[in-house]
Amino acid sequence: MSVGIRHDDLRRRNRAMVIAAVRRASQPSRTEIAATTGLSHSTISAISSDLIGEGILTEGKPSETGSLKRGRPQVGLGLNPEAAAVMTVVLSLNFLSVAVIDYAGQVIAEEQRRLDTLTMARGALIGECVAIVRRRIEDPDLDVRRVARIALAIQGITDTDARSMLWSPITPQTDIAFADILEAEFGIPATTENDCNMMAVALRWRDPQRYRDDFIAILLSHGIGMGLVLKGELFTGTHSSGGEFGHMIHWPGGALCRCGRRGCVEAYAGNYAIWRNARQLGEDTEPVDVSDADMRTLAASAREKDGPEREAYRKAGEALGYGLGSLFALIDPAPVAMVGVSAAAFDLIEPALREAIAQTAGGQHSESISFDTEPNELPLIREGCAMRALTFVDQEIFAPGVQARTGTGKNVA
Amino acid sequence: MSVGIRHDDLRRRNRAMVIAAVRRASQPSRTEIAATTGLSHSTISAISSDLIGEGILTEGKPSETGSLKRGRPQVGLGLNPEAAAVMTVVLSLNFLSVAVIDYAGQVIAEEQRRLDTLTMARGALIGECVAIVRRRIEDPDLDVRRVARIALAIQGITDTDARSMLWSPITPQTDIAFADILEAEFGIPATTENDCNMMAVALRWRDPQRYRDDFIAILLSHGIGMGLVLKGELFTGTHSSGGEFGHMIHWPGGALCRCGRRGCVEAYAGNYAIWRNARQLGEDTEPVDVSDADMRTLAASAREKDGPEREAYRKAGEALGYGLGSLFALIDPAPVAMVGVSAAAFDLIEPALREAIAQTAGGQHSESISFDTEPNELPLIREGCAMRALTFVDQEIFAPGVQARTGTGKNVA
DNA sequence: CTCTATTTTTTCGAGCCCCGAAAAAACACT
DNA sequence: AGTGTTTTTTCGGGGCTCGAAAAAATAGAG
Repeated sequence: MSVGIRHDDLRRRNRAMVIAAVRRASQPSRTEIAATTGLSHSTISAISSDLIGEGILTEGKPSETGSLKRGRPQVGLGLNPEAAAVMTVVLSLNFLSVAVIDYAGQVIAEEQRRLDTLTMARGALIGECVAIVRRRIEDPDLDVRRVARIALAIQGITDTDARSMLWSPITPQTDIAFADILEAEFGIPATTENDCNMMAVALRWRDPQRYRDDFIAILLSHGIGMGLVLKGELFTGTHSSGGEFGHMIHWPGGALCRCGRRGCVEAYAGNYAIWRNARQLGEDTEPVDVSDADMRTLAASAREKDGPEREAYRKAGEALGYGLGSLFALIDPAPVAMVGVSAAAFDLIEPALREAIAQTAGGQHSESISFDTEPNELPLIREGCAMRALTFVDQEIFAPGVQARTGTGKNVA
Repeated sequence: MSVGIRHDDLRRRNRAMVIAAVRRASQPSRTEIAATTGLSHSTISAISSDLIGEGILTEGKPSETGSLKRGRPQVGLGLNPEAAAVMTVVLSLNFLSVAVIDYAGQVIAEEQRRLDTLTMARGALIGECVAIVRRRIEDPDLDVRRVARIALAIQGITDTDARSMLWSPITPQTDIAFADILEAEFGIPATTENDCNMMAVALRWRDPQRYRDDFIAILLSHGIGMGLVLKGELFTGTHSSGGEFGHMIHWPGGALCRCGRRGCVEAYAGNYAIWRNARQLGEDTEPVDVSDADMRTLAASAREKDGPEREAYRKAGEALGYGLGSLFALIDPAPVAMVGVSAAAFDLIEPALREAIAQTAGGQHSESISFDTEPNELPLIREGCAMRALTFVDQEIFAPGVQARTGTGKNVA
């Protein structure tokens, strides 16, 4: 049950709040922080003085604030890049990428690697991940001061606690406890995150105007994934990362999905589904990998003339539209970001999608539902991981609670 | 943005916590409260002494605790029934029911009334609600000390803030701001809640063992409704009460739904849908009201022999199964309570439901998904309303914050 | 029947934390 | 150089929770 508030918690929470305010804004003054947090000037003064003393925050140069106002100029507070560092590991189909990021959010090192994830043995896959992390951590050229957190994102299903990958389309392996493995190997706290959830987290940091409290990020790629933020918090399932939009049922008993079942949204809107429809291979055709280049060619020919290619995108739009309609029945409409290679073909998808959504309960105000597209998912995923890891450091390392955490830590995106 | 914690908030929150602990447990001692809240004995002592002084809590008779242990006997704390009262108003098809409930949760007065909600004019409908509330409040026989809160539940869609009914199947009227109307009329804070959400709230109080952090309450009645609790909080949409499970799309372009669209789950599993399928009237037949008695007869004949009646329940099960499968894809499986008249026919529904759910992503562990049935929704709805109103009094009246509430008050079920 | 062990509850002083008001600091403008 | 303005720090006051010790209330032992 939820637990009472101890006296020490107070300072802890307010410290975390100040750090969060500094991370959100760029170089806010103490006065601005007081305004956004609602705390008094004296409190902010005390806390920020502590944080500066501990090397977590730094005072900006007074000149930087080009304010030509009268009075004592504000002095902006910033995150001390040297306070800590975090690592992101993004594992996607045939591709592994890591980055080291300083406390202020700047990438200070990275490394990428192709590998054949679909055929690799379990040990090899884990070994590659561990090895690439080790290379970055032990790199003597770089003063990787204190890597305080590792966030690994993977396409597929992870558990609610962000410890393990449960299932993934990029490998036949299941139940890999990446977080535990990395923690055991390096002694650094780690998490295993769902890629689409990280996309959502990143969108929220990139454009808090549009992606605020409620929005949806949908990955249109080989598979269909979703990251969902509701009421300002990342939505996860009761046991897993959840939000498996691609495996909502569009047509009972319909087309064959990569997951082995039938009629999933993905079986109409995933790359392989669009491909086999465009090539008129039949809905039972075994899913195959299609390269991004091939998808772009497909989109081009669909744009050129009417035919099976265009029809394939229409079907994808229909499936996505009915799926979104069902989703909207549950959560009400919200802004949508379409990410991934097929987001670049959204012009081909949108008409049928809107037509379908208009047939559903959520589509009452179909016009007001707005879509945004972003063809490149990888940078988003890495950015999300980075912010996730950094906010962990903000909260758990630099504002440590005396009290053992009983409640499920809020999924603040 | 989330706001800092003021010093005064501390006491407020801990007061609320103590009250909540007393409401949850039955006659807990100060020591027990200290244990569950994690606060020190001194703090609990101070707070409970305040609360007793203010007439919010009462000390139980020492004899009541039949403890034969050595040492000073614990003295149980209880809610003072006279501290306040709340009112519940449940508005369903052709039926209006109110109850007055004391602070300890006991019903102390009630009144019910049949009316023809489908044909009533807007003013008449509102007038009936106001009038029945006034009769209870002004009843001289009853010392309705201080009605501190009114909770009105209605079948249909309400807004996130629980102020207005946006749309309801029980009346052609839309956008009735019941909360504002009742507040203006009686000067008592009021809310407008979705009926299925209140069912979920009630289940959580009734059986916290089974209905704990994640579960689903589905109303199988004329329409199909859902109340959803995720991570211990009532799930609502971004703008409305959300969770319109009945209007997820089961079959694109399929059977005609009461909402005017096609293929909704409700168009296969609502009473009217089961009825028209059993009578082989065709899926485009205009939805008609079916009495509970008729539904029971229908279920009986479906049990008796195979035929269109049984097939109608099979179809209902299939639609519910695929719908739940899509829902589980998003939130992962969770315990389900089936409520309402067709829950009494769940034996006819379950086989097809399980078969369908096994075809979906959420159905991987179909056997482990457990269903419970409760044919009577009204008591549940009222109970939920009562608890909702009472916890409001607990938190907002008896533990008032100095601070203006900025955050959206958590939907603790 | 008294005394002791035990458990619950209250009391009291200490230590934090936040707040408001006033003072200090750091400029722009005259 | 002086004045007005805005930001930041300092200081005292009031509250809150906590731990330790005291007080209260009982069962069992002798």
